Amino acid sequence: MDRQDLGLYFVFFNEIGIIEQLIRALLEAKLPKGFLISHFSVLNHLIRVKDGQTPLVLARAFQVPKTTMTHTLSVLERHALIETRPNPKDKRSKCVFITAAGEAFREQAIIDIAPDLQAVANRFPADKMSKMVPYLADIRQFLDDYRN
Amino acid sequence: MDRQDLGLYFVFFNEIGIIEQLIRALLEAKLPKGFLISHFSVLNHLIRVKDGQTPLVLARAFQVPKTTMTHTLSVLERHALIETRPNPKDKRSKCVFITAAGEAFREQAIIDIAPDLQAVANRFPADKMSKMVPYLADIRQFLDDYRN
DNA sequence: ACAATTTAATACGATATCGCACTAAAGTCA
DNA sequence: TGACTTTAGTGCGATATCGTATTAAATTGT
Repeated sequence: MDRQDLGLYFVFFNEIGIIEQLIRALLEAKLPKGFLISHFSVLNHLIRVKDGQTPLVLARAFQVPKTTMTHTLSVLERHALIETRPNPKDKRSKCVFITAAGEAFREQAIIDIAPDLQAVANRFPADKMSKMVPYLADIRQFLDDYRN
Repeated sequence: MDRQDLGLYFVFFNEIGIIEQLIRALLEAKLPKGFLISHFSVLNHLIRVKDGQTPLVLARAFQVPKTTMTHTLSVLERHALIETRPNPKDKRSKCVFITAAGEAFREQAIIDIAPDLQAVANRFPADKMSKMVPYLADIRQFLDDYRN
């Protein structure tokens, strides 16, 4: 396969990267000062998926190094948006739970972010988006497997 | 539009974010130690698009704050991969040029990165990718306009 | 059972990113 | 032309991200 073909993949990932930067800047502007998407994402995950998971499980879910997750969780805990309890199954580990304040933070963030997502929704119909999502998920899954 | 519909857009941007993290980690592992995709991207832009552009133009092209671009360029200049000259049209400004060493760096990086992109290409045919790219570019363009 | 290996979390250091504020130059407009 | 506003770049400080190394607990293999 020649360079021109690979160029397509380069362009693809370049678009992905720029969209990520733009959406992150857009959404972070709507969060309370000092909070980033990484913080919101963890709170959202604790609600949408399940809380009580360990930091390592969370790190893998978000595909970040575990040191990064340690840091992100420390910020959330400092603001009492999460709390941790010992892991009854592993004394090295601990379990992460969202607090009532954390739930309230997430609810408000969703309210504050909604208008921007709505603007995207108005411009890009759900049916086309819903066709892309599974394909993106495939690529994400492939990359996740590929690195292991 | 209710929350379930916006949920689709949330999932979409979540997939985008994770793919970005994965591909970045993958490609940065192939760059010389201490270099990041942001460095490579600038060098690539100087070749693919044009060099002689100002830092501000580059910052806008990559959708990063100008302070971030200042820092990225300082790293490249410290390694003599780029050089800057005064902007003849604006004494506040300067123009960024890639050096021979910068070109060589980019060439080698492309060679080192190719196998990973090739692996993606083997799994995901070019025709499906080429259908997605224009749509992603539309979304990128919309987000870019939207923030202004 | 116990030595060797693996794993969970974190401390630490290096660098990246970004917002704010500042300086100098350019542009505006009366 | 001179005052005001805008713009280009950077210094600085705060925080995020991530790699390496460390500690303690769990697991493995014999």
